[in-house]
Amino acid sequence: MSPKQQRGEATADRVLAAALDLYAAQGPGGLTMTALIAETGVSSGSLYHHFGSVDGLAAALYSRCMSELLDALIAALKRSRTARTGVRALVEAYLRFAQDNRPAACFIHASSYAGFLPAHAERIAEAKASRMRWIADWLRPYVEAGQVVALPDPLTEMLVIGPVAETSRRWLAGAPDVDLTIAARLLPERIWQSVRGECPPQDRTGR
Amino acid sequence: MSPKQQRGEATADRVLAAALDLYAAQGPGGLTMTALIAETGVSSGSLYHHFGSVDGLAAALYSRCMSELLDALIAALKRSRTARTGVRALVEAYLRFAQDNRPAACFIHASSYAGFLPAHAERIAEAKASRMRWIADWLRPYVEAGQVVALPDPLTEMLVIGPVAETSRRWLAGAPDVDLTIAARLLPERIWQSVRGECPPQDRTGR
DNA sequence: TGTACATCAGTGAACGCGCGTTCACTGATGTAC
DNA sequence: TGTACATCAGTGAACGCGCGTTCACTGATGTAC
Repeated sequence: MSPKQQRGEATADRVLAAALDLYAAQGPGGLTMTALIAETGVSSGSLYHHFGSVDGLAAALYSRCMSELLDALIAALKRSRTARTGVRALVEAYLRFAQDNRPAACFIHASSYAGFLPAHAERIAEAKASRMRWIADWLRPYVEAGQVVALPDPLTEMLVIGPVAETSRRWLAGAPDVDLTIAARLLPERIWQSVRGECPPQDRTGR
Repeated sequence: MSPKQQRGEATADRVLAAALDLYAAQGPGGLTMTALIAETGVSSGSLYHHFGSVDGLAAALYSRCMSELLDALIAALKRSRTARTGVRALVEAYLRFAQDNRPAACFIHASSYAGFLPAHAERIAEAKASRMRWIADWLRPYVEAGQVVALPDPLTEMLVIGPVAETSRRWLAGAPDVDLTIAARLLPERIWQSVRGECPPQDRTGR
C-alpha cells in the first residue's frame, strides 16, 4: 500500500496531485476513479495497487492536505515568542493557507468527518497526532503561566480554529461577503481575546 | 414544485423526514433516490413531481434543517435582554440544537457548501435571509452602543458561530474528546469575550 | 560482473451493480357554472 | 346539488450511464550469491 520503489512513490504523488486538481475543478463527485484514470493515464490496476480503494485514495489525500496545513501552522508558531503573537500567528497562517492552497483547503473542509474517515481513521490520525502534539506542547507553558486560559482538551482549539475554519469554509464556497484579508487583520486580536488568561506576561523582552 | 394540495404537502414532509433518517443512519451516500423509494413506498415519479431531482430534494432538506436551527437561535435571543446574555444564549442554543437534533445538525454541517447548494442557492437563501436579518437586527443596537465590537459584515457571526460549529462538527463525527455539556458551560463566556465591545452597558435594569 | 529470483509497479479489458431520471399513464382534488 | 373539466398527486416499468472493482497478466527494480 505504501510504495517501496521510487517510481511507485512518484506515481502515487502524481495521482494525488491530479486528484486534488480534479476535486478543485469539479467539486466532490468529480473525484472518481474513472476521471482519475482518464486524467493521469495511470491504469486502474495501478491505482488499486497503491491505494486499495477510492476511500483509501481519499484518505491519503486528506492526510496529505491536513499535514500541509498543520505544517503551515507549526511554521508560524516557530516564529512566535509570546502567547499572544503565537495565537495571532496561528489565525493568520490558517487564513493564508486557505488563500494560497485553495484546492487543499477545499478538500480538507469538505471532507472533514466524511464517509471515508472512519474506515481509515488510524492512517489519518497517524499524520495528525504528532503535529497536534507539537502545537499543544508549544501552548502548554503559557497555559501553565496563566497567560492562556486553561480549558478542557479540545475547547481552546475550537476557539482558535472555529472562527477561521468557518471563515475559510464560507470563502471557499464563494460567499461574496467574506474577505480573507480583512479577516486576517481583524480576527487575530478578537480570537486572542477569547483565549487569553487572567495573568499578563511577567517579563517583556524586545520592544 | 411546491405542493398545492394537502396530501402533496404531507408526502413531501414524509419524504423529507425519511431522507433525514436515512442520512443519519447511512451517512452521505446513503441518501439516494433508490433508498428513499424503498424506505417510503413513494414512487419515483412522485418524488420527481415534488422535488425535481436529487439535488432539489437535498436543497429542500437543507433549507428545512437550517430554518429549524435558526429558529432555535432566534427563540433563544428572544429570551435575552442584554448583549452578553444574548451572545451566550446563542452559543448555548446552537450546542443544544446539535445535541437534540443530531440528524438535522449532521446534515447541515456535512452539506454546508456542498454540491447542490450553488444550483438551488436562491431557494435556500430565501429561507435563511429573513431569519439572519432578524438576528442582525437584534444585535445592531448593542453594536451601536459599543457593547458589541463593530466588525465588517460576517466576522462577528464567524466569531460566535465558528467555535460552536466546529465543536458540533467534531462531536457529530464521534470524537470521544468532545463533551457538549462542558462546551456549553465554558464556551459562552469565552466567545462573549471575543465579541464584547469597549463600553459596558450604561443602565442595568433587573437584578 | 553476471545470473536468478523475489518483489514491486503497472496494464487494460471486463464485470455487475445501483444510481438518477423519464414517461405515458391513472387516480384524486378542487373549482366554475 | 350536480356535472364537467383543469390541475395536482402519484404510479412503476424501463432506460442508459458511469461508477468502483477485479484479475490474469507483463514489465521493471532491486538483491543475493
